[in-house]
Amino acid sequence: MPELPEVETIVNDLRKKIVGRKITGVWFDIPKLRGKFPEKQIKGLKIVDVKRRGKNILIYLDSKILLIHQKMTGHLLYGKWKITKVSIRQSADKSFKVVSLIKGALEEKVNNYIHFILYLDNDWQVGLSDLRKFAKILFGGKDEIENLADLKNLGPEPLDANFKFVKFVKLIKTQKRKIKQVLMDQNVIAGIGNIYSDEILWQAKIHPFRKANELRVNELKNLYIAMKEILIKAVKLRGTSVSDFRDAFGKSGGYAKIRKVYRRENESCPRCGSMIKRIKIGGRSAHYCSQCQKI
DNA sequence: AATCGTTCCTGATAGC
DNA sequence: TGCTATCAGGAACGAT
Repeated sequence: MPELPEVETIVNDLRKKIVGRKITGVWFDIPKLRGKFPEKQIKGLKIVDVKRRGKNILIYLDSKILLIHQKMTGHLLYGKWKITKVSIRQSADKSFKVVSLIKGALEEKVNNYIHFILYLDNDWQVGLSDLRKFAKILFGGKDEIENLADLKNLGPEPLDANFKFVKFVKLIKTQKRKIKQVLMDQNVIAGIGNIYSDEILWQAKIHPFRKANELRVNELKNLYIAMKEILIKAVKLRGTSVSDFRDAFGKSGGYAKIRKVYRRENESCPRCGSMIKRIKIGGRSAHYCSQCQKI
């Protein structure tokens, strides 16, 4: 599941490849998106920049913006695909497709999960692969997109140099929920999800169930430092590929190898040797060391 | 107002 | 072996 480091990796890779390119066409097969990508408006637009905000990818096109949130299994890729088969189910607008990768830097030969393609003027494409179809893609005017709640309500960027400890404390201290949930709340701090919240809490030695407003100052300090350190390290390692994250060229990230607790249930804690546990918080799983992270 | 549960989707896995 | 049931999970939305 792409979080800040994964999205940062994709955005940086993609920027180098597509800025300055013109869009020559658009294709998608998700029925609920019908009418959302008027080719007349998109065709001919020039890609000006690619940015990240939280877990959102923003592709700036002249005065328009394409916003992509990859959610769980979305991969935004730079490659070349050829649509080899498209069949229509009888339920009118429920289309079914098979897309084949024909060439490119990707390892896969066939990708059956491409649901959206931007065609570029250099014969390459930007494709969104998404097994579970949770990903969100929006196209609209610059002002319109920038004013959406998706972006406007987001909390500060954790790696922003202006996001100082004092501000961090202010945000966390006003929350009565469990710290794990607070860290994952995009409107408190943007970009942290299940993987990095677990890793951050482990490094800071804080139990995921602790109430945010009850954390002591030294704990908050540890949490703040862990947040910055872990995210910076993960960006350097090009993200975590525990299940299926891939960068813009289909390659895995390196953070999974050095992760301490996420999806390491029943393994031993790298710090104290105790067994790593897994608990549920509102449908999400949290991984932690019961010895290092006391309630 | 804050918090909880449900929904979206499909491959992997557990259980019989 | 082969089938079915359950699970994973970001964020919007509805319900309490």
